[in-house]
Amino acid sequence: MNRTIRIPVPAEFDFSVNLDYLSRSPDESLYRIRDGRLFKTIPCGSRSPFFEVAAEPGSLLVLPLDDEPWSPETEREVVAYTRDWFDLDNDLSPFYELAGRDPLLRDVVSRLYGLRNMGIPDLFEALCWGIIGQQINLAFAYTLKRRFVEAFGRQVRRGDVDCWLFPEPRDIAGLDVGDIAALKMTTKKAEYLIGVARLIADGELGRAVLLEGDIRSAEKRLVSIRGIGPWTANYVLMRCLRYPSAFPIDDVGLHNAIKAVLRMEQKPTAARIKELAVGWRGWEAYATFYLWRVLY
DNA sequence: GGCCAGGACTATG
DNA sequence: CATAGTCATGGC
Repeated sequence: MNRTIRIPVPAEFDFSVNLDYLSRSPDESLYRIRDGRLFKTIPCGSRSPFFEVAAEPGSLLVLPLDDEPWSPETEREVVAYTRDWFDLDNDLSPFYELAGRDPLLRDVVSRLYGLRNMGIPDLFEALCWGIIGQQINLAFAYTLKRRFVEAFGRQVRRGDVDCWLFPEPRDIAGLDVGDIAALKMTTKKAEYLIGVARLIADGELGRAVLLEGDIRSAEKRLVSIRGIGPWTANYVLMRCLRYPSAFPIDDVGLHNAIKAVLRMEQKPTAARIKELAVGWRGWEAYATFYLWRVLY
């Protein structure tokens, strides 16, 4: 019988605030939230362990929902995924210290204390989500992601709960552009998705390789890929590769969040944003993630 | 009904 | 290097 796994969490952690973030779209199908309970499955070899993530003071709990026992390997992978998903290995105290002195961040951070930069541990998923989200509103982006996942991914059910597994690169690499454009994405995005899938499926791109150097070399590599510009590269550096200094500075959502917090008439210029972000050095990703929550 | 959205590519000066 | 046009659909 599978046991409950207990993962210690840092002091700067509030499960309910993170759950609120995860609840932001009804079109999310890669995990489910039912009656305040979080359900998830991940690919693990040929298996797809299904589990609930819950919380008690000082810990996250992983509750396996499979009848067959998890191997030690499966247990390790699920725990590693959950740690990464909730960004538990980052010490946020320096961020909170600087944010408390920052007029733009102070109120947001105190209101969302304990929010982590919820990650997208899978590189292909992170890249696809970035590409899909380019230049469209977030609600539509979720619609497109759902269509993409439910067209090419795999559904896993346990009892009355289901989750979808994100499509594997090999599932996408062989598609025709029209197969994806039929979901009402632009032809270019369909090309980009297939291109990225091929790179990963062929072993020319992977998370481990990107993490070999520093953030600059990873950014350079990502931007060299067709369809990945500075915004998408930094989005992936932030949500997948976990660099707290990644900064999607071109992000329209960030611009609108700054505009709202400072009650500006118009969106801030690039120069103004750079000024405002001087004090965030090293924590730009967290500043951005918190500011996003002002709007979404 | 019009503006804009968690951009990137391409062509042009 | 900087700017403008293009993609294309949907949310609000």
